[in-house]
Amino acid sequence: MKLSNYFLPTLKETPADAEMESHKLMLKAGLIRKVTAGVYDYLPLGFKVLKKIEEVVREEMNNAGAQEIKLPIIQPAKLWKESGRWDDFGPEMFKLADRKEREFALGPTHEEIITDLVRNELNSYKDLPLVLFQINDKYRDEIRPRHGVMRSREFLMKDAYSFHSTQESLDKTYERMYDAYARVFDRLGLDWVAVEAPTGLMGGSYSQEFMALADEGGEEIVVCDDCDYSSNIEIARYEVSSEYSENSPAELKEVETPGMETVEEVANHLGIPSQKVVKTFIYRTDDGLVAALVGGDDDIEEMKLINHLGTKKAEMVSSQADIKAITGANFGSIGPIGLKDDIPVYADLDLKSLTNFTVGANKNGFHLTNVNWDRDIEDVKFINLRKVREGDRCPECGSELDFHKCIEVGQIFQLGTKYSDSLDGEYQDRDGNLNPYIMGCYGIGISRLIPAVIQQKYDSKGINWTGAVSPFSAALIVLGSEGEESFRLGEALYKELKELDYEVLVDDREVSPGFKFNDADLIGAPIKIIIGPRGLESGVLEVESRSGDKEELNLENKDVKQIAEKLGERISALG
RNA sequence: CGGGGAGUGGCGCAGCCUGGUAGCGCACCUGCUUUGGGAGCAGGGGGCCGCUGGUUCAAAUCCAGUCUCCCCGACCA
Repeated sequence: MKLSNYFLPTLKETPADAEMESHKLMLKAGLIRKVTAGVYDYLPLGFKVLKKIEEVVREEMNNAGAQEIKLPIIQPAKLWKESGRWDDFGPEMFKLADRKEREFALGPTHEEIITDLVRNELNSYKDLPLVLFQINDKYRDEIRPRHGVMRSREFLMKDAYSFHSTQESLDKTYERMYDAYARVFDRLGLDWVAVEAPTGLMGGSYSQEFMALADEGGEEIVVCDDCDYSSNIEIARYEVSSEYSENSPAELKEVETPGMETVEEVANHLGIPSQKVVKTFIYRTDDGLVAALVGGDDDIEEMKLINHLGTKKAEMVSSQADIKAITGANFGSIGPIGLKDDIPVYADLDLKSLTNFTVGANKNGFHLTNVNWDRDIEDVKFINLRKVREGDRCPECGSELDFHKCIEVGQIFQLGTKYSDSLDGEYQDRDGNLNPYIMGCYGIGISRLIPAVIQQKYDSKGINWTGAVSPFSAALIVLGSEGEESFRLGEALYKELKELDYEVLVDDREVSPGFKFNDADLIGAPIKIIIGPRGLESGVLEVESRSGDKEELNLENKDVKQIAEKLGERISALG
């Protein structure tokens, strides 16, 4: 491609509304432009990268035995109402109506549509298993789009769905998909890990996320040093502690804690470790109120509460008036003992071994101390409830857990029969009985992979493409002016390299040399081949890698074809 | 939805407090010179100062409302 007529509007100044480095670079390097919040134009360079990633994903999906299809973006509300997700997705879905006021959604994902397709066509166990995939735009009315295409409202995703008659068959496909994902992310040159993940709105029994490590990423994971345990922090398990257990229960006492609202104040007042002041939170769920208890130094991980309850929502009761009405006290003094209305009590696993601890008395200005399970509080369910924190140990092997920030680039799910049940997706087995398909689904955020890749490898000069992502294998920087020997050679080499299947960008613009060098670095060209009058005088071309390694290529006694071949070798070696 | 910030040529910003003919840098156009890490000189084009209303002789500037965008949080395959 010749830069003189390539639409590549690079920016010298950083756009004011970008925060994350990958977002700034995508704007500066002319990959994308914003249309409105969460909606972007892909310019030629950005679109080229997108297609590169798409192609890697497509190849690996095909290799894994998945068949490509294309499903509609406009989807009838009927199917979403059948599955129950018309309401579950709620305001996250872009909804629209046709002229007859029939309701539709712009697909945020495609489980409903594909289950509908398959239920009409696959009736026998002989047709299973089947794996279908598509690469298509998805629409979600994100509550807050951010960081460019990292979290946008229109985005490109590869989604695959598998249908099975047995769990073993699902396990096998799930594993094959895992392997395919591993190859995709390796080929893209990502530094990634797979972790146990919450299933969220997709539902299902087991799920893993593929995370690209990045300090500015919005997700957090824990990874064990020694064994292969790793998890999204929202569902992470931990080795349960018994640090604060004592043998003999002491006498339950009500103590005055006037005006004290924080754990710290109460702990100091009573002269006890803050972890022994147990915090109580009241949550409003689909099935009514629950109390949730964690140690004084801990925080609740709401995702864990939601998972354990099997509820769709759990909202902390956060208004003083409501909490007073429920417990009879203000926030600083609420506790699990003597709650009205048979509010079920869930406590974090770490608390189980706790003895002689302190809780709010549900009476302003008072706490109960020397509280013990069973004797003072009955029917408590102990669950993994608290946030994992620095210093926590692996639930599998006891080694220390590492914490990492990262970007979610893919997720795979064992869905089970959630959608086949609600949408009546059934096949007939060998005995003639009808059974729901056992399903899996597998997503890769294609558009999000662009910032993910950039985020891992950029430097002060710009983007630094890795692996199979680079839109061009080299920048051919032609110095001097039109009509000179350097331009003639540049043109000829460009043609030869194209013959040899190298995608080269020729900078034949009428701008100063510095401009060309900086743009080549900004857009992340893996190597620069510099053809200038100065080099030609001494019979050489300069070849410089993105990292700054330079070498010279002697032109003596070589024709254009031979030079191009030599350059090709350098491109293959350095790129 | 809660908290914070911002809307002034394509981009980055100043001007607003203290009302009086809209400015700077980059980019763009023309010409000449220049050509190895974002060139120089000269000339030029482009803005309903987000929108609506109000105050005033006069509003980018003051007041009210509204819309949009960004950041933090809630939320999120």
